[in-house]
Amino acid sequence: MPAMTDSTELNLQARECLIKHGARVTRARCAVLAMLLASSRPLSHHELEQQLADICDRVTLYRVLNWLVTEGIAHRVSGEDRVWRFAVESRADHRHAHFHCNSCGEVFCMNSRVRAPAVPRGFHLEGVEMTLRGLCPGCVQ
Amino acid sequence: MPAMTDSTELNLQARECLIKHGARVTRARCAVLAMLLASSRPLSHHELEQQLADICDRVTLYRVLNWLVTEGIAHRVSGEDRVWRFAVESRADHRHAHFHCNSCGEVFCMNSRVRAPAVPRGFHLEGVEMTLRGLCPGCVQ
DNA sequence: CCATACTTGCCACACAGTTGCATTTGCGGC
DNA sequence: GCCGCAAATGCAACTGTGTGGCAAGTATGG
Repeated sequence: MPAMTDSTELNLQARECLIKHGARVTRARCAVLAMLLASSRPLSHHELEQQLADICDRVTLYRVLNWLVTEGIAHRVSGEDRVWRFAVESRADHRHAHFHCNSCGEVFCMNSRVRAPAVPRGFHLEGVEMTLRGLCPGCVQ
Repeated sequence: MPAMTDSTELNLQARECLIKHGARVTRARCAVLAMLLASSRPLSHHELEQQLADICDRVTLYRVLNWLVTEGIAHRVSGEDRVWRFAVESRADHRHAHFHCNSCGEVFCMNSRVRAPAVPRGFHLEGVEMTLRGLCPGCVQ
């Protein structure tokens, strides 16, 4: 049995997801979605661009990513470094914390659910986002 | 008795703070620090620039702000809009949540303390940041 | 296979923040 | 009060991240 991370397998999964959303199946969308599905952590535009340089150009990548977010297929994490990172939505509950490594700069999804605190009178709370900072396993050594 | 927010009062407070840190007292630093002291919420570079246009230029403002952060006088909040906002450190415990208004885009400091959740084995946690999103009192109407 | 509407590629642009370097200025010592 | 020097500033040009316009290409229903 082939590994779950087999690229053909992921491409099929990506195609299926696109069709389910009634969207056109294009090379760029398949490649981006497959790459997100293959990753265990949110990927930055830059990381995706490196890998997909010969599949599509910079601007298309931005458009595909924004499209995935508006369709609810992926979600966006805004890091301290003013860079957006993207991860597939289904992987976990949207309301989870993100861990930002102070050394390598990477971002990881945490499993722990984030509970919203009380807000002062007058504020209308709609969502919560929690960012943890420190060192990732790779940088702790 | 004059109001606490009197600009001369704040300028003196700013000067005192700078001297305490063994730093040179310059027009730019006084003005920036006084403006941060006068504000109840974190201010963006843009907001500061508008007010201080005739005091110092854009680049100096960036340098002063970064200096305030490295000296531990101010701290930096990175919003969803990829803009850094600055607030004086002493105003509250560093570990508090920030409220980001989805309508006007402003950021407010919350009083509630943020408690760090458990992290998976291998991760070394150093800090926590929590961003709440929704509507601020002014935008709720 | 065709028509058409959706995608893509390329260009230039907008915005946030940084770097290099010459000029100015705060501050300690006289 | 004046001097000298290191620190701070102003200006111009640059980097990095993301967007908008428009013509060319392509996935999909018929």
